This record gives sequence, structure tokens and C-alpha cells, in this order.
Amino acid sequence: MKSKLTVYNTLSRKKEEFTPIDDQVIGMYVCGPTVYGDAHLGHAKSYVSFDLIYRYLLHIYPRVKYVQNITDVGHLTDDADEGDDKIAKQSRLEKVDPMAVVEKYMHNYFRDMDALNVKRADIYPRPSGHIQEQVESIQTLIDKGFAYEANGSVYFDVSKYDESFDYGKLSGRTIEQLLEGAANRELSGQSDKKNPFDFALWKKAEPSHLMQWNSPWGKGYPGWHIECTVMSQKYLGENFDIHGGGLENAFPHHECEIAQAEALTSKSFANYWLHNNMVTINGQKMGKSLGNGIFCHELFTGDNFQLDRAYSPMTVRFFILQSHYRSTLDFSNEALDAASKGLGRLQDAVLKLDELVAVADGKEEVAEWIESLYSAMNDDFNSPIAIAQLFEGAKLINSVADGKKQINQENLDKLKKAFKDFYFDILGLEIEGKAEVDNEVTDELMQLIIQFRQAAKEERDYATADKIRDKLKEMKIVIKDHKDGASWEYED
RNA sequence: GGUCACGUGGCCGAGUGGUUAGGCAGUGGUCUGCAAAACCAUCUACAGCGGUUCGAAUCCGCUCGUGACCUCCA
Repeated sequence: MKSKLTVYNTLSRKKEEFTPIDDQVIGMYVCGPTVYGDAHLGHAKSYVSFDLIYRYLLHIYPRVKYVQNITDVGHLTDDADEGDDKIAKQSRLEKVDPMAVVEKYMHNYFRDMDALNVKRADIYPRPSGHIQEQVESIQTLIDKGFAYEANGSVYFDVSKYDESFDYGKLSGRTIEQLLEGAANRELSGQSDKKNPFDFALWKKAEPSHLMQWNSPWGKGYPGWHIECTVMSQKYLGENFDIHGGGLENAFPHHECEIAQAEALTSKSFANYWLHNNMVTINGQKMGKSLGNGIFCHELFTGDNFQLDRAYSPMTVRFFILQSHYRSTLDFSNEALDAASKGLGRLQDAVLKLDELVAVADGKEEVAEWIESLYSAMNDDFNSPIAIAQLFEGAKLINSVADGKKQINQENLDKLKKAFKDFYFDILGLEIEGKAEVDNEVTDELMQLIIQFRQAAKEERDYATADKIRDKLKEMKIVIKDHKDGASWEYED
């Protein structure tokens, strides 16, 4: 590998060479879901993107310590819901305990991510299990003068922090701008705060609030930024390599995380901030209010009014990886169909790879092509380019299979290794669906039927041969004739 | 109102100061008893208007359009 890994760092707004703190173990923290509902297409894009990043780092470095939070203390819903927390709201709807809501949707989250072949993180810390740590950190912030208590709640003093640090450096904002912005908007419930841009570290709980804990400031629950600061530092140290999350969280969530962390330790927090972009549906943003959300499990079953059919998890994964993680991705049935067909072609080539035969004087070289795969991934994890290169590799495989090109053993081994590395390990794609034989007996039976049909064909009994083909077609089984023999697969 | 992205061919989606991205669809061809599949080849582009430049889709400005965020909503 000649080129070096560069990543787009939101902090500097440009691509930077990635230099780890310790090249033996990379630390990465990614903001996980709040588990009050099923994972949707947006979650899929986000966590497949970071899975790609995780997998590539694993390929380059000996070890990657990957931490992703699962938020299980409510936090608030939007203004219209008036201070109700999301999990509490869902628990009333489903008439179960808040923690039962958490359990249910956390399991669904893992179910869907597993289907998408998203590798599990090393640690999935939950804020409800880190109340003690959060309370301690908040107390430290108060002791250091960066936070103040007001009426049972604790707020972070942004202007105090900004005196010695730089609030807004991640999102490119200044306090002046924030004040201006605030002046133009109607804000409620600001009375306890010294400044409108201060944010909550600890929130006093009303008696009706379902999730609350004891603290030095009375019963309450942690603010929605402190969990990430506390849990990332607990498992990765005060200063670590990568912090990731959705672009929409850069401000205020990640900005506040940085403020809390720097105020606590006086050290810089994460070195590289990576943000993934969002999903649009037929050019429109996906949102609850628009009613155009699509859950992962709906994609897999086709059970959504916007879906023409079901799309396999690998198709969805491939679709996501065909665009860059920092670009928005537009969903449509047409685009998913295109991804499905493209992936099928790539899969066929991968399957063909095992059957290739090397010849001693084969002239095809693959070193340069492999280098192009690394250059693509080293350029801020550019999976669309890597995939385009894999299609070039597929062309080579097909040409060799057709006898139009020759390859020697050394290059064939390199070709196989590259597909194992990039197709399977880094892009995390698997052979699935139509190319997969799910049952040995079925396959043996099919081989028998194919033999009978071949025999009929040899005797020019095309009526019988076609009848077999048509009947199988009715059973959603497709016969594919080849030069020598035939193969079969389930209809997509 | 403020901050920041983006606008590429029928569709999705990379990239870039002068050279083919790639996939899907389309078209032509090879193969086939026929069909399908597969394989090979190939067409259509850079929102609009100005400016910088020998040369811009790529840099700058403006216009139009889309989107994210603006503190207690991952």
C-alpha cells in the first residue's frame, strides 16, 4: 500500500492524514441510537458507514477499540411534545416499563444491524448504567466553575468555558452568532439558565417522570450530551482518535461533548471528528412528519407502501456503500433495483473466481489494480470508487473464465486475496440470495432434474425440455443454460 | 434572520483545471434449438448567468433550487 489514509475531519473542514495516538490500538466512539423505535433507513446508512470505517481500520491496524452508546435514558422529544421523553412516551404508548421499551428496540436494532452484516462494537455502554460517572463529572464541572445549579437542574456555563476555550469550533459557530440566532427565535423554558446557549447537564425530574435518579441536586436525570463525554472517556481515555456520528448531531450534541470534555480534563478530546450524511427518499428528506420513513425490517420484507418489493439486506448494504458516507443518499425503488442487479453481477464474478485456472505464462498483472483499491479506501473511505474497481476486477475474472485472458498462479492468488480483503472483509459484503444454495437435498434434486432436461435436449425433445423449464419457472426456480451444462437459482 | 452543505447524462452515484469513473436502464453484438441468463462493446452530463484562465463541469461572484443545523428534539 503506497498511499496513506486520509480522513475528512469536521474540526478542520478538510482531509487530513490519519495519525493514530497509538498505532497498536485505535480508539473510536460513535453515537448510537436512542432505542425507542425500530431502526430505519437512516440508521442503516449511518451504522453501515461507520462499519465500513471500522472494518477498514481493522484491516490496517492490529486492533481497534470500538465503542458505541445505546441511549436508554429518554431525553426530550421535540417542542410539540412538551418535555416528554421519547422512551417514556413510547412506554406509555405500549403500556410497558421504559426499560422494556429499551430492551425491545435494542434487540431489534441488533437484529437489523446483524442482517446488514454490521460488525458488533466492542462495548455498547448505556447511560442508565453510568449515572454515577455522569454525576461525578457534573460535580467536577461545578467545582471547576464551568457549571452551575439552578432550581434542581445543572447547566453548563458556555461563556465561562469560552473564556479559556473555543466554543463552536466544530460547527463553525460563535457565541455571538448563537445569541443572534436565539434573538430571532421564540424560546421557552429558559428561565433557569444564565444564557440561552447554556445547556443542561442534569435535569430536575417532575414526579411523573418515569426515569429518575438521586443526585446531589435532587431527583433527576442526566442531560443528553454528558453521556457521550463520560462514556467515551471511560472506555477510550481522555484523548482518543475518532469520534463519529450523524451530521445533524455536530451541533449542538458534539459541540457540547467537546466543551464538557475539555472543561473536565483541560485536554483535547477526540482528534478526528467524522460525520455521515443523511438519507432522502425520492429526493425528499425522510422524517416522521412527512410520513415517509422506512424501517430496516420493512426493506427486508417489502412491507411499506413506498416499496415495490423486498430488498435483501446485502442489497441495502451495497446500495449504501455505493455512495460516499459524507454524501446524502437518495432512496428510490429504481435505485435499489439497480443496486440489486449490480451486486448480483459482482457476486457471480466472486463465485467464478474460485473456478479460475492459472496458466504458467499468464500475462495479466493485478498489482496496480490492487493499489487502486487501497487508494480509494485511503481517500476518506471512498467505497463507491472501491466498488467501481471491484467491477473492473469482475471484468478481468470474466475474461479469464472465458479464456480471453490468461493469468498466472501468483497473480491469481493476489486477485483472490484482494476480493477476500475488499469484497468480504472491508466492504462486508456476503454471497447471498439467488447465488446461495440453501439446502443440499434441494440442490441434488435439482441436479437430477437438470440431467433429465439435458438428456431431453440431446434427443431434440424440446417439448419436454421446455416443459421442465416452464414448470420450474412457476415454482420460482430459474434454469440457466451454459456452454456445458446448466445451473439453477431461485427467482429474485 | 444566521451558519453550513449540495445541485453531474433516463435513474443512482464518483471525480476533477486540459485525459473513459462505476452500476442500472437503453442500443449493438457473441452465445443459444428457442428464450432467459451470462459475456463483450457502446450513446446521452456536469442548475442558470457572469468573471479568472491558453483552457472550467472543476476556481471566484451572483441568481435559482434542495437540504442540515441554530440549545435543551440521536
